[in-house]
Amino acid sequence: MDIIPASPLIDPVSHRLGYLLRRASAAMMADLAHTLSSCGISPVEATVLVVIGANPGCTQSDIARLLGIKRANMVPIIARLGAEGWVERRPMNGRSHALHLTEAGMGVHNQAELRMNEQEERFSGLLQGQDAAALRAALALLVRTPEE
Amino acid sequence: MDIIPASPLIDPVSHRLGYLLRRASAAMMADLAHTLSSCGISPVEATVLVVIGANPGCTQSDIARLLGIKRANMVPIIARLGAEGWVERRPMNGRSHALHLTEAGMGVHNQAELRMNEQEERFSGLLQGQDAAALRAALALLVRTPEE
DNA sequence: TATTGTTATACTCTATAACTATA
DNA sequence: TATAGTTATAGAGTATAACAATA
Repeated sequence: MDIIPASPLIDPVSHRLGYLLRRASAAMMADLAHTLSSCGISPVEATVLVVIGANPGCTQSDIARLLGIKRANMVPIIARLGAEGWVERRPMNGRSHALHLTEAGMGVHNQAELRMNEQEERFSGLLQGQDAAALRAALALLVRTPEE
Repeated sequence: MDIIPASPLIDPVSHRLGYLLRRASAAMMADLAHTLSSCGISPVEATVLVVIGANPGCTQSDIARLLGIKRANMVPIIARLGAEGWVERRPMNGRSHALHLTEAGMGVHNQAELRMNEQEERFSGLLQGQDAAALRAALALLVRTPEE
């Protein structure tokens, strides 16, 4: 049950839900960053590409709300996706832009999605006897948090 | 299943394990930070207090290995716990120090542990019909990641 | 030689406040 | 008045490299 079995210390925290969530999330995010690095894209950028791919014409504020990212922090993300030629910004009504994937953007999108699927399967394979669907359902319940 | 039901967007990511882990971890950590703020302590500091409480005489390098924190990043954490008078550093062998909780440190430790237990129960209560023990077991499997 | 503790530093992520221009 | 996009900035958290003292 201890996360670091070789440690000479008693581990009084690895049974805690918050601690386990943090460590598991960090492990999977670090793995995903490495998995996606050959695509030249970060986990957040890949996620934004996937959202635009599923919602052609959405705005960056739409994406911010969906992903829980502050509006201000979307700016450098969209700027980079635009600079790479992966995302096109079409003026909508003067104050917002409709976002669309370019041809190159679709290519990166598809590559990134492939690797994300591969990673998902790899991590699901670690769940010896555990139900991956039940894990996802439980996590989704925790996201609806009494904060904000 | 969508995390933000009010969004006009199709949500193509909230079924992904990595995404759910990240959102759930962020939600619980933000809640914990708020829960512990009345103790004047951060989640990481509280975790370190708990580790020292369970392992009197351990070194900060021991704690770093257990919690997956870099040695260099332990310095300001231990410095703050020492400056508050919660942790005492007793010279061991010239290059390392044995860490112990002071009386005041035990008080903060107990308060923080109470609130962490309360938070744990509150979040476990969100798991409608889900098995909290199974969730923890599944998360622990994910922490052992093929990286590094 | 390897380890502990430390300094300095840099990079990412996140958060706020304020501004503009548009609706 | 509210929203979209932006700028600037500040604070965490995390990473590396290097060094001194010690084992």
